[in-house]
Amino acid sequence: MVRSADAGRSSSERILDAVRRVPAGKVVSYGKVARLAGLPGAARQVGYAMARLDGESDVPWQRVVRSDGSLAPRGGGLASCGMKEQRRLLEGEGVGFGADDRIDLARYGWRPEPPPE
DNA sequence: AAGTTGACTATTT
DNA sequence: AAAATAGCCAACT
Repeated sequence: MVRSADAGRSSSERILDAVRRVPAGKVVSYGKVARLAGLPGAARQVGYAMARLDGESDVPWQRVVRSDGSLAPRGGGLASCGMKEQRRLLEGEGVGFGADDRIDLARYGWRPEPPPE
């Protein structure tokens, strides 16, 4: 029988797949990714999936930011470790940061289906 | 096997 | 406005 393309895939893999859909120059919040992955409300799971990502993965984890447009400080000691890199990469894709180190979601927030104006 | 942790978000105080 | 609380689900110990 036909099964959805995600059948058999773990939720985490669906999350990664959703992040892969994010175009460069745009950012998406964890909750949004969770929703796209089919796990509404599981924003934490999205972050967890990113945390265990490998540098070899083709997943643009940097395009995933917090709901308020700020970057996510990796909870542990070497916090800013990946965070600074994240900002640099986003700026390299054309994403601008505000004076509060925040991204303007109204401008760079990616929409799965951007409605024509 | 059971309990704790965690790159989150939205609600309430 | 900022801080605390609850809800989420998988991985880790």
